[in-house]
Amino acid sequence: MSTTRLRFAPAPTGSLHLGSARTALFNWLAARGMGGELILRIEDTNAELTRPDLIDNIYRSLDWLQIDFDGEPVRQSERTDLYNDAVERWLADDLAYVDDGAVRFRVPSEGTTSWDDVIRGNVVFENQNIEDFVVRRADGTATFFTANAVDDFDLGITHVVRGEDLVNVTPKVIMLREALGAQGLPKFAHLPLIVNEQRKKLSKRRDDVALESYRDRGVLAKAMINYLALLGWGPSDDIEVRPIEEIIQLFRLEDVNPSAAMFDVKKLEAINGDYIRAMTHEEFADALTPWMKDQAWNSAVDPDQLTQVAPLVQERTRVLAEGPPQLDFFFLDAPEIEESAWEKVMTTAEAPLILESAKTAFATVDWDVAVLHESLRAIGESHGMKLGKAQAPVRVAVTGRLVGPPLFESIHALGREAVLERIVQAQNKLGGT
RNA sequence: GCCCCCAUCGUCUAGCGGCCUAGGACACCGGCCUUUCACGCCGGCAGCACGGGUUCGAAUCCCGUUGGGGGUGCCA
Repeated sequence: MSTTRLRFAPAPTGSLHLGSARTALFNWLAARGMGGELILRIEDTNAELTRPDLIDNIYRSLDWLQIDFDGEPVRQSERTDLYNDAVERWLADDLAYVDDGAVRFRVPSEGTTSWDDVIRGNVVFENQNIEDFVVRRADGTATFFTANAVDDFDLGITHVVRGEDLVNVTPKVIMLREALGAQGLPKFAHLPLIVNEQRKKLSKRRDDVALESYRDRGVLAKAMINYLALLGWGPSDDIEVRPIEEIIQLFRLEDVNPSAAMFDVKKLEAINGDYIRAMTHEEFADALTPWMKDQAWNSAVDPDQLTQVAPLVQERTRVLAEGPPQLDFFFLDAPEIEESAWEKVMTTAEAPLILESAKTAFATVDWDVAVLHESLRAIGESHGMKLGKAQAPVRVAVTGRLVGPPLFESIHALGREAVLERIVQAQNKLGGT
């Protein structure tokens, strides 16, 4: 019995495409679920695709997603002899012929070529609709069809899991396989396309398809993997957000949906939010650290201080890039006052009174979250205001904004001196207008 | 044009002939909680494209229509 073996075969055309990532994932899920092997095969049959940086990008992205492979990667650019031999044999057997320097494979004008697709069922092509296709370019290099057919056969691939956009090349590859003397076919599973809002295949030009652009925005690898698994597949128990180990258990190629799936960033981010909330405070602070660099503040962010305040925004963060903007007032010498927020709460008759009372109270009160809380609540009450209303001027004075992390925890973390200073600054600004 | 594929709420999906007056999630809309926002909780809106069959019975099977999409390179 031959071993179950799958392969992920990307062409290194730049940063890993979301669609490729999903294909890699489904191959990986299927391989791991069946206890089979997964090979990474770089399809760099084209000279400009052999650039090391392009290939590194694939490794980095796959590594980030924690999709692992068995054995060393196979580079098609290093197997040209194999392809040449195959072409020469076809030529010798008159299965192919030279045309303008290139070599074309003879496609029978009658009959059909078909396979039983794991996801789509029986797919049939009339041979008469398939033209004689090029298997070796005039420059001597093998085309995709040749490399693909030779390698899948030579590598003993048992399951070919790839995008639906490759359905139409499958009959050609099947013909080449037969010409190679292979008996039987691997199982083919053509995955549904990932499409955009316009229901068009995600394209590099129109859409944000680079996996790394999501990583750079603070999407967690685990969340990305979890979301991607849901594009074309779903667990029958309706539990969508779950550990990858469980997904491997549940995943079956036969259950993959044949219809195209739209990439929904909102849902991706919702799931990412779930993963962020599931982190410990320490993990979250650590994860946020890279995003804290290169921000407006001059001095470097103190790790201890970050660990202290990061939890305040953890459940308010869907992607890590949203972290720094919510935390900026902790690390700025003076908060950046948002004009609209100022206009909204500082121009009321009560604002100056609240600020003055708060200044007085905060100057002597025990520096404790609960005490601070009660203190401002009482001040508000004395002016006939609920805390929700009374906290607004203080929040704007201290944080510069109308919304943000819990006020009293923030005030506490900032320290008495800085808070008083900010209230005075707000009073000065108020007095000056 | 030709070839191929697809069709369940706005979106992703569960469903694989009776359990479906179609379930979940995201989004959206209410409400509760509440120091803002968020989280959480409760509730709501919303779907089997259409037409024929097959069957005692169809979202589930078959055919057609319509509508989407993919491919059509000496790219992969």
